[in-house]
Amino acid sequence: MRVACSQCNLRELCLAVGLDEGDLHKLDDLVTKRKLKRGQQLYRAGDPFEAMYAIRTGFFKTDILTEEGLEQVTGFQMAGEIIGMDGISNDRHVCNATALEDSEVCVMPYDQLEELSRKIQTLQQQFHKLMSREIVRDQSLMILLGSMRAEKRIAAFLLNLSQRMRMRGYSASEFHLRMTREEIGSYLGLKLETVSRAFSKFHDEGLIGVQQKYIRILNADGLKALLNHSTP
Amino acid sequence: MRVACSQCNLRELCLAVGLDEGDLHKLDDLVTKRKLKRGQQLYRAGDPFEAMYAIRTGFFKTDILTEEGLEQVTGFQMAGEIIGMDGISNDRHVCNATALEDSEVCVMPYDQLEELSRKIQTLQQQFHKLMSREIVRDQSLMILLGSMRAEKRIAAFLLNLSQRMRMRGYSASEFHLRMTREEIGSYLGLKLETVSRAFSKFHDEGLIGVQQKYIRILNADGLKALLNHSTP
DNA sequence: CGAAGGTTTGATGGTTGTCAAATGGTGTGG
DNA sequence: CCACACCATTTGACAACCATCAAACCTTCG
Repeated sequence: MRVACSQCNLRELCLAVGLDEGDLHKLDDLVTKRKLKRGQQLYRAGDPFEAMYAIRTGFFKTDILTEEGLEQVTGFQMAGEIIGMDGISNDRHVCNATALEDSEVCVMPYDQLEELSRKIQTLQQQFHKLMSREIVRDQSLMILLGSMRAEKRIAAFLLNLSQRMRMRGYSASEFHLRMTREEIGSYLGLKLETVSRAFSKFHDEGLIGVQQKYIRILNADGLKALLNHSTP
Repeated sequence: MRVACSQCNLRELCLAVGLDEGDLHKLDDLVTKRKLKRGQQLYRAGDPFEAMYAIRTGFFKTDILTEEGLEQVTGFQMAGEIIGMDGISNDRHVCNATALEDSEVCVMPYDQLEELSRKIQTLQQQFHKLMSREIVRDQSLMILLGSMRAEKRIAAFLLNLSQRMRMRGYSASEFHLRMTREEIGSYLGLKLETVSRAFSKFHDEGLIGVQQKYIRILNADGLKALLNHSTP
């Protein structure tokens, strides 16, 4: 299955940023598509690292099994985002990637990508920026986990999702959560009950509307205000 | 000031892994040295990103100022480790890097490094592995912050330091902490008092010896056992 | 030698985890 | 197409853990 980066409406979020026509076609040549049903895994921890994946449609989570056998979610990814970079360091993936809804990804074989990025400077730069962005993203999450209280974490989580929806042209004020309360909690270092309670509290305060997984942001400024509040 | 990667005893930890003689000299040509006194900053958040730095001697911390003006430590780095990769994504550094003791770094101008890594495949691969390792490292910290209790975090912190000391040929069982209790706490998402209490408790239990910043690991297996214990 | 900063230790309270039970949704197989 | 089972979510009561506030001690450095 072939797919054309040159035709893709997500190329501004993806590795293809800034490439000219000719280079786009070279990138096209190494990309194939793959479809996943909800619940299917794109790769598992321990799998040999062969490719990176650009999400075309759908929604993913990445997670790690801790020593004690507990699952910890390390990220939620949506269309236009790249996953799999964790595998480069040891030639094996360290986390699992699971589709949270029916999804489609572009498969980019890593050795070919490396080769092409030696030839195309713009691609090389974009690749490095993507990896660096992942580092910065992880560090923001560290700050969130290390210094924020439960409600702040959840407010930050909702605002982050909202902003990423907007960047993709979806509504920033209402959307379906693709993950469970437990997965949110795992991501934010909280228990599912705490997540549920915070949702209920925000609901009572008129900040958001909650109907199961359907969320409406009713007062974005109110949520942002929670972030600026000091520690209490 | 010139420095020879080909002569450096840390090259197996650094970007120079796997390079042959000729390539090592090309890397030499773009590297310069810089010395820092304790407390001096290598770069600050917001500074334009110009270079990555390999630590030759000394000890660093990286930190970020949160919205509320609180400092959050994102990492401690020692000889052989590379810092500055956070700056690639936006051409500006997002964190501060501060020497915690008198230190010396190799300055690697980024544009030259990028250029050279297009020519030397081994260098390119090593560079990517380093960035990926940083991503994986951040994710381990996320797990630690998201799912471990205070004592576990601190046990994990001590064991991690110990192991990195061993890898560098220093004693793994006794060393000086270069950072304060407050900095440890900030890194681990705890308050300094909690760090101090955990040290005291480990001390009372005969797991470690503590004299201010001088730490001895007396019972490494005992510390490791704390990590395997479930949530209690 | 004095001051400043780092560390230890104690007492107390707040936030979040734990356990438990009830409710609501979803999907499958009869 | 409905009934049932199963999973996700909500809510409450309680306990554990860690943060906070406070005071004393220790080290280091000017």
